[in-house]
Amino acid sequence: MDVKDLCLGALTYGDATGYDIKKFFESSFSHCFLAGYGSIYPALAELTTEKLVTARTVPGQGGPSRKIYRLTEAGRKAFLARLKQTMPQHKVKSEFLVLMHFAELLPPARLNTILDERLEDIQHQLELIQEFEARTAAQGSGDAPGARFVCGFGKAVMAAASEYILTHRAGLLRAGRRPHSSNKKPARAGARSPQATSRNRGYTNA
Amino acid sequence: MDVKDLCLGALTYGDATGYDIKKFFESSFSHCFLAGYGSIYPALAELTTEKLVTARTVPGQGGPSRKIYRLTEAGRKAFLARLKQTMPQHKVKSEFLVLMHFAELLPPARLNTILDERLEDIQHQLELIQEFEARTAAQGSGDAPGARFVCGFGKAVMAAASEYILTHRAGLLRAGRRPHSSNKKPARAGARSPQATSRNRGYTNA
DNA sequence: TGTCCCATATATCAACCCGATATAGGATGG
DNA sequence: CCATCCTATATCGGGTTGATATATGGGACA
Repeated sequence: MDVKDLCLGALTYGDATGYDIKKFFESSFSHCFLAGYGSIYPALAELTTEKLVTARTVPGQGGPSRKIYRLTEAGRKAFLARLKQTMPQHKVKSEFLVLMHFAELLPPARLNTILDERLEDIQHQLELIQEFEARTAAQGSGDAPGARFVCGFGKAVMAAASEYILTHRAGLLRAGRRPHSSNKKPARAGARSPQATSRNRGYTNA
Repeated sequence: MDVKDLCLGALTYGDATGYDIKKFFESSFSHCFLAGYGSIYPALAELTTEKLVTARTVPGQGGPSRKIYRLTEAGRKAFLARLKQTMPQHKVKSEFLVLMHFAELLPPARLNTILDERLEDIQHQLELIQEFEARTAAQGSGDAPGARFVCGFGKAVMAAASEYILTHRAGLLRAGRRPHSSNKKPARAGARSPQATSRNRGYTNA
């Protein structure tokens, strides 16, 4: 499941340019999947050589020329096959949570700023989802239970995140700044025997 | 905030090998940040040349030789500086949600399998967090409010995800398999004027 | 007792992704 | 009138992912 597959997926909704596809990702996947131009344009080029999409170039009246991509039948089949094969994963990569893990090392003011920004970002994402829901409802594009499920999922998760931050930020702040001193008891790696017989208790650093 | 910084962070808890560091990530960040050996070993090598960590090689009695890394004072300062500079981001990359978005294209049986696997995975992550909490509590490693916050965050978010799936899976399944037909009304990109004057309504494919 | 698998431990590599940057015309707005 | 933004394509360097190679000790099981 790479960006090529995502592009095929986007094109099941109709022909589009690379730019359109990015906008589509931003509008419906922003809270769970993002791809930049650096991935999309090469993906579309490869898909074209594989005959999974066709491209027609429209000379740009006012602006650069546009390349409009269309899914071929082979492309549609390839996409379906991928959907059936893929064992989907779900990954979170959060510098925010890493920073919070080391909250003790940060001045409370900065902690506050970071938490505020996270809350704002969540709010922004929620608005994006609501816009998407409103748009698809307005255009009466049949019922799209998949899209609705994903929107609901995003809202549920982000509401939980937001609430957690609001109810626990005080506790974090109170703890204040108490750095790990660099010279506490040095219970270091060398202290234990190499390839210790009893495993999995402390990962060297305890 | 790259893997180098993560390694510095891990080493604030004590000396460790690359292998230890990966285990540390898996034990405390598995639900929000992961790094593989392909990132960790190069990171440690670079940190060594930058004198932010030192490495001593312990010839392996039984097993390969181990390289035990230790944070230098410069390393500690560099880490603190990074924590203060970084504008932390929070990203989700979920093939699971992408698949769900196209749920209409999948047979219900497969949908069921995917949802079950997602639930299992969430359960597994929750157990990992609880193990981590139990271990840090048992070792009475002072109070680590940051770590506690992160654990709580993970539990709150995953509980919400789990509950959402349980309460909405029936709705998804009922919708059943009703593929986007490939020849509905062809409201295609070429149909609108290039660089349409009214922007942001439909992203070409409506 | 042999054998198979797992955990420890380091390292590398191709493929891929991310973010920034370049280019360029038209519209918008103070 | 100039700054800024939006449309639109494209590329590049640096970083990450996931798989693979190598080596050995310990435990499970027949």
